Amino acid sequence: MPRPKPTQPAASQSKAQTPRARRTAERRDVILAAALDEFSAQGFAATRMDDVAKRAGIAKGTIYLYFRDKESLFQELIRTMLTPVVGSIEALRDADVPMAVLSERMVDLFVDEIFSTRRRDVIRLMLLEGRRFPKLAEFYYREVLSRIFAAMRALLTRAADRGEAPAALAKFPQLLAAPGLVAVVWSGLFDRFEPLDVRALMKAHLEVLFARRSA
Amino acid sequence: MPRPKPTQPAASQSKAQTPRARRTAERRDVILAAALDEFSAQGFAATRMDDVAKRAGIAKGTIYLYFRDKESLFQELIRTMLTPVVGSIEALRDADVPMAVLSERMVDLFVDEIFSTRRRDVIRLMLLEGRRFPKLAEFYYREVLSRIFAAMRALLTRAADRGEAPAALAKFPQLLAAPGLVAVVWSGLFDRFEPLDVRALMKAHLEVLFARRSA
Amino acid sequence: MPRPKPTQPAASQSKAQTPRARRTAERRDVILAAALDEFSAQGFAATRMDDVAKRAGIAKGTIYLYFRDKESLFQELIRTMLTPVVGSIEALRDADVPMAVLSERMVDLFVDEIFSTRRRDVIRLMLLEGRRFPKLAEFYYREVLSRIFAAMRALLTRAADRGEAPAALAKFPQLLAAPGLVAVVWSGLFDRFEPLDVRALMKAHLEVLFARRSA
Amino acid sequence: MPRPKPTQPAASQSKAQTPRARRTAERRDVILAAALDEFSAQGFAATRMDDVAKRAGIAKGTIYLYFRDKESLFQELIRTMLTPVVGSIEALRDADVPMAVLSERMVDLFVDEIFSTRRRDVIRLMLLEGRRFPKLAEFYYREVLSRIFAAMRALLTRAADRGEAPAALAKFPQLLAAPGLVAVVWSGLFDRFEPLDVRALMKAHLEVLFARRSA
DNA sequence: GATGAATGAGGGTTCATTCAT
DNA sequence: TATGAATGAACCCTCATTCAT
Repeated sequence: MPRPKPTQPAASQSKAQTPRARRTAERRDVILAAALDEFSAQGFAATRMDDVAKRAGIAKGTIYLYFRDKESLFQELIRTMLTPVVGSIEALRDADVPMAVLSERMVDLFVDEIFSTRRRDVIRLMLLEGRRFPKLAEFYYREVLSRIFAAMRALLTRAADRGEAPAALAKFPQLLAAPGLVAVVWSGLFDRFEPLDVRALMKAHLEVLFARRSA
Repeated sequence: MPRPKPTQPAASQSKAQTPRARRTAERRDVILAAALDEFSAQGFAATRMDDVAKRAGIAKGTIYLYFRDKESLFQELIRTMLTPVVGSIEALRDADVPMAVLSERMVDLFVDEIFSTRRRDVIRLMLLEGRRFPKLAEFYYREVLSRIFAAMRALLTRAADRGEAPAALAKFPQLLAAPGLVAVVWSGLFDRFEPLDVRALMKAHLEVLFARRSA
Repeated sequence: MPRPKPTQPAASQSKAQTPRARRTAERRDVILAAALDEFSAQGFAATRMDDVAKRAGIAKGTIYLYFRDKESLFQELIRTMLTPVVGSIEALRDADVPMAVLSERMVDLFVDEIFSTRRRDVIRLMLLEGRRFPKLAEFYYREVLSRIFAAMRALLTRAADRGEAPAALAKFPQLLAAPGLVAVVWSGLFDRFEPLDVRALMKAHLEVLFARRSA
Repeated sequence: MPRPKPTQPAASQSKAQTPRARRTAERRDVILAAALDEFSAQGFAATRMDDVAKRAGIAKGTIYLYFRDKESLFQELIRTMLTPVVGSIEALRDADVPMAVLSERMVDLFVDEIFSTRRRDVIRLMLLEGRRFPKLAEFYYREVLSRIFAAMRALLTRAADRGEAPAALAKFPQLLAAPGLVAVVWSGLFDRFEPLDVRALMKAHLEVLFARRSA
């Protein structure tokens, strides 16, 4: 499956590839990984294609065989890495367990599948650079956020009905996600001044949210 | 009273100035305002000094009479606009009122003095560019965040002692501030897809946090 | 005697001035002195009018009341300082003394009236920057060099006739002046590596030139 | 054999190069030649990289593939062109011939290998800009001048011992070189007013210096 | 006259992108 | 495909000169 024009995302995990296709997909991934490193460290504007190439161990021109331009590289990076998370969260919604258990799973999901992976950096990039990439913001909203929030709403509504969660949460699922955002941002900027125990933060948050209330 | 070296912030609100000094301070403010507009819209790297000048209605070279370089302009912009907030929050801490009242004041403070002002944009800028301006991040942490969090901790500890707040909050004041961060980020990226009623969000958050708990 | 247009050289030593005129002439001299310092240290292109002003202790704009522009300042500086030397050399020519005595006077003239004065710097400037100021080079050739060389030729012809000097010197008075040029250039560039005893150099030179020859 | 960092001089005359390397070396030389033209005509500060590029027939950015910056280009130009001369002069010293012959060779060496080549311009540049490039002046003194003077001293001491030269010359080799300096400076400034027969000048100079003396 | 804030053309340098090999 | 030399538009900053005070 040759890539005639280097534009749309390429699933690097497609099965049954020719050796050629596998090599191509691998290269692509190497470039994306290098791009993530550089974009994360420098931001979009300050990242030089030269540096991405160097980090990927290839020539500068080669990047342009895989991605149309710098912007395209950036956008595909975000797309490629963010889509998969949604499934896990929707799975959470479908599990029928008490809030106490769910809550724990949420923490694990966030910490293990996002915060301690490169996804954390991708999310930070998205949040911070998104403004200048409206298409990207839209994609992110449509394909990621709105689906995550829909799942959360379903889950929280059910919990509220059972008296396991305050009703306000179903209206503002952002409140559930807020500390995750804090963690992501904090880790980029302030960790060196004051490290943040993210798992404890998340736990504390969920405990407060889902504590049993009087009346 | 000439400004010998265009480096340190100039109090633009000093009283009893000579006409010359007033004009100078005004110019400075005009430039800062223009810079905020441009930096907010384009980010640091993508902003052109030319555009800042044009927006300020002055010649490009003039900026350099007031700020050493682009970076300096950027950093002073952040400093100038963020420092004043701290006082308001510390004032909150010193007011001895029940949590219900305090909670309302917090919402008002955030919405009226931050979210609906240019400060919202400055905070977003800070988050966006902080990584590449470690000095700035440090300044922000030291002069703003840590002081705000200290005030919050004091306030929340007192409240916890009175049973008006969960103890976890005093440990993680970030949890109190988290929806503010959400609001700032959301307003830049997703408002056009799904507007967010920030005041309602904040209120809901504080209600959940400070709801009376059973045992 | 007000200076209506700041163009032509102003004799700062004119007599019987009004106080106003004196002040004007003084200012002019201060500027010229400052200009000499800066041009000598940085060269024409790298010297900033700002620095000249600062060194002169006046405002930048003031320079333009006395000199049309930077180039004009430079050229008048050279003109003002070089013209006076010619007279001394022509006086040498008219003195009827044996070569041994003349030779000593030449050394003194060069060392005392040129090399150890600011004129050394002016000459260096002239030689080095002259290429880009053809008018100036012409002036210097016409008003200074050609007259000095004419005087030297006369003097050397007479000496040759008396057998006190080699005939070649009258043809190439440059040979007589050459070590002066060396001294001027050396003092700007290499003195810190290897100081040059200029008086000894000049003496040695003249001794070699005017040594008694065998047949 | 890629040029990893465009900093140190590249021997453009190395043999047995790959075609790529040859092309690279050629380009480098083309740029240096263009730079020499421009720097000679305008001086360092007034020369625009644009013009160097245009004269070299390449794009402006290309220069920066071969030289770190304008200053580096300038300095390497000087270094590249002046270093080779030293050898020739040291060779003179080692030739054991009578002063009359040596004297003629000196004239030829200066006229043919310096004065009528681009080196004349490089020396003029060195003199002109040396003050603002102390490193360059030091290099020139250490690598060129001091070695030339050492060779001259050896040669002149030997000649003096044989009675073929005045002893003063060994002490001040500058006296031997002085007319060379005159020629270089004169050719830039005054040739159009009064052409100078440089070969004749040099010959006359050496004749005077090495004439047989009485006593 | 004197000031120095303001101007804006000019130039060094960077870097995304292209293209000959 | 892969390379990396080459391109040239873009942008920050400087500084000679002007002009309102």
